[in-house]
Amino acid sequence: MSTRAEATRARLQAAALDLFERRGYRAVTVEEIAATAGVSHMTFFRHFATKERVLLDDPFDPVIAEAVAAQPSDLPAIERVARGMLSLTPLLDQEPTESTRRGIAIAAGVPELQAGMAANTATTARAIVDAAAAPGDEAEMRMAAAACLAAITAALLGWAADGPRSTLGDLVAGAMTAVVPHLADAHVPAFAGSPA
Amino acid sequence: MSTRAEATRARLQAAALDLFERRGYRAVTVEEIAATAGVSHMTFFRHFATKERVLLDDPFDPVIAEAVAAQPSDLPAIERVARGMLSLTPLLDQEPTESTRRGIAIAAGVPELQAGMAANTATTARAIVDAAAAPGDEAEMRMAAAACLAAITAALLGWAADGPRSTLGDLVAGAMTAVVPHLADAHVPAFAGSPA
DNA sequence: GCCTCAAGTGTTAGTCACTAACATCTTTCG
DNA sequence: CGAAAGATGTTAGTGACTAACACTTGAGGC
Repeated sequence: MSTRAEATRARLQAAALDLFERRGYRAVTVEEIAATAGVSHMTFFRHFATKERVLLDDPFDPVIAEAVAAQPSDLPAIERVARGMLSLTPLLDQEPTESTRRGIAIAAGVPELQAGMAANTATTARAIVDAAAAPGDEAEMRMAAAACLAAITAALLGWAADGPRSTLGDLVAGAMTAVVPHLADAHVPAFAGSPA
Repeated sequence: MSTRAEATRARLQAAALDLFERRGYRAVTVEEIAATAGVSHMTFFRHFATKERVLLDDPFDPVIAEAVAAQPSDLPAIERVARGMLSLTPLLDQEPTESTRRGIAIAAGVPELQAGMAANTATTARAIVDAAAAPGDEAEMRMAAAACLAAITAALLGWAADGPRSTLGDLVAGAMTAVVPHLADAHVPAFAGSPA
């Protein structure tokens, strides 16, 4: 909880983002990032398990899982997931979009980082299954979650490359429409969330 | 083209699969794999760009892309992709399933390898877009392809873990039904392919 | 059979991500 | 203030991967 650790972590992330943009992900060593942030490489690895993780940090899983669980349980799994994502689009439009976008833009050019993004979605998919799958439907929910998240990831990569032509929310909505076309005509109420 | 290179490559794959099963992916070094196959580590890297790739080698992309392109072009992208996959299930049931399954079973327990599988699907998705997307619909096709392939990957990982309770074809069919539920009632003709 | 060229492979010496063990410093709190 | 707990530093590794260059083995022309 200490503030000091959080500050170090933030300095490392900022330094990494900066160096990656300037010289490319591969050309930057962990040593350099650590030095720029004024710490040793060991401190870097205490905050981030791998070089990738300094860029791909995503704390959204619990909200997503809740939003999916809140959908009507008589719908097919794929539709529950897609509607859950759609219900989050209003929230997404309030995000600190810029640094997120810089990170994704870097990842868009580096295969290993795209693989890392995909690995993130595996974690998210697990969270969705745990929170929203009916007993016996885990397999279907797992596939549905993987499908929707992959579509969103694909959309994100295009978004970062093309520049911010649309908001994050619109992007996610577009991805869900690509997976479940008839959702284009549906009205999905915004997710309110539960009091923390 | 030379037979010698192919033999070395095959020996490396066999040695790797064997060692991975016995002692775990992480505990096996490239040096060991190379030594077991009777070559140096440099030869290993000439045949496989990374340690992962000795396990995750998949030459199916062109067939998949063709099968999707063969679907009626007035359908939504997601449905063209799903039907394309379904049309391949008869072919899949004739595959040398066993070594494939061993590889996936190993990958199922190693996060980095799952990320590698996801990276493979990115390549496949590109092939699908190139072969089957109508001009202007690239984005939608990219998301649809990512979604379907992710569902299949999720299914494969479960398959390898649970043991071969069903055939590869049934597995893919189940994944496509999870993504596009109404396809359960559709008849999709088998893909014939084009003469090589 | 011999020569040649090219493909396949080996050797060596490096870089860098990542880990383990232990020492040191800083903050917190009694 | 003093001590425990948390954050960071130092050092010495391992192992994936690369670059440069030398060597071997095989197929085709003479």
